[in-house]
Amino acid sequence: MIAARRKPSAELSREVILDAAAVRLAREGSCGMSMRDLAGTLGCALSSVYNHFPSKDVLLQELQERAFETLTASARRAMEGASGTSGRLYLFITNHVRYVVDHRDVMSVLVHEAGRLGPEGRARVRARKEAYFGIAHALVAELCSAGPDRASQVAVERLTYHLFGMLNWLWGWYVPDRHGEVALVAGDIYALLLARAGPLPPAHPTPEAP
Amino acid sequence: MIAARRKPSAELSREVILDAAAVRLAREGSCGMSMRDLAGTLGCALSSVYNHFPSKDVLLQELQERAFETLTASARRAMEGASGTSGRLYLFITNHVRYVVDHRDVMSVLVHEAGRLGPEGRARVRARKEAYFGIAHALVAELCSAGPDRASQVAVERLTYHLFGMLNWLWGWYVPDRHGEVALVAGDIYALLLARAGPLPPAHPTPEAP
DNA sequence: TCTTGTTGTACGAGCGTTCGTTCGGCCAAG
DNA sequence: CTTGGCCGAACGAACGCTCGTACAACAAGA
Repeated sequence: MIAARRKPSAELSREVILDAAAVRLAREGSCGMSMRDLAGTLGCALSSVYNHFPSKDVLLQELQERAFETLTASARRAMEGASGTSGRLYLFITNHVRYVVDHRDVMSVLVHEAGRLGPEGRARVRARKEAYFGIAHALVAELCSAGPDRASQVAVERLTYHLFGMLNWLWGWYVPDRHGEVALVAGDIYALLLARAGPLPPAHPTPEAP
Repeated sequence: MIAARRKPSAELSREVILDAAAVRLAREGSCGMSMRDLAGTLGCALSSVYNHFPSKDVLLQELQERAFETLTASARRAMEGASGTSGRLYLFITNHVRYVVDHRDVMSVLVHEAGRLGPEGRARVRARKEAYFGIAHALVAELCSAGPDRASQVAVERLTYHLFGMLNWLWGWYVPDRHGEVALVAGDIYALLLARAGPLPPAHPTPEAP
């Protein structure tokens, strides 16, 4: 009698919950977001969230897993557009930059809450992350035509980490309207990497003597 | 009679508390570290911590303020060793890399908990951060001999952000024993930047057509 | 030298609040 | 009538923080 308590339009689902969780997590951190706040954002009861996820940890873990899978899949799809190594790298970078712009909240969670999981969840997420990292690593290695010696291997690894440093830092500052469109930023990072990536490693550069 | 409850060797001070807090904060995040845990780590009572800091927020804020002041001061001191722009940039980078190695915990806090403050504390920390950012920004601008036009300005800003992306990402992966000593990594980043930084901006590089 | 008052730091106990999670019942769709 | 999704209510635990107190160190007056 007292009107319908059920909201027929709600359509509560795992996807909807994950999307809302990403927003709150990005804004307040994994420990700052309470399950009550999340339920409030969703306009449903606290226990309804627990009908779809058995715990907060699982929710956080699934969010990260999906993000890395989406990222990996979209990267592979994007790279089909080019055959050469440098072209594929450019498309990889562009895809990542676009992902940061389109899913800033998720990206923030990926950067901040990586280690806030149990050992089992962390392992699952890490596997996805390494798969994604591996794509870029292989491209950089090809681009540097790195030898099998340890020095070259480590140099390539460092270069790949630097690439991800630039890419992952974007969430903290990049605003397309202020800093230029996606293609511009992607071009920046691509150019930085390409200018450096020749036969590696050149002698360690010591600038003009102190 | 019941023996001395006071620990004469404890010497609880703000410095000691901040150091311990950095370790816990890096491991568990600002919301994961409880004041009780911190007191436990210090081997003192919870209320004793509150004798030195009025609140958790103030503690977190002071930790970040001190970190940026230390970072800025050590950068200025390090850069006195060179006169040219590129030499100063190299020393700036080296100083930052060394700081990450020596104060990994603090660095982790700086990256993760930047936005977890009240509006007033955030403003104070931001001011310090911008002072530090400004040093690198000026160096990059000089190095690029950037013109006053908006396109150049934005390009320099992007380049500076990319520099900090590489530098700040270090905390997550860099292990000197595995990836080479500080001078090697600093040389990497320096070379990446220098190879790119000429008269800016060169035409946007579109790699071989898709 | 002894006493006395003040100050700074440490302490245990406990305040009110919020956390993640659970549970039993209700209601509409099948 | 069954069932799956949703709800309000409540659990114990942990949270940030405060309170009144206790003890050492020091300075001044006697």
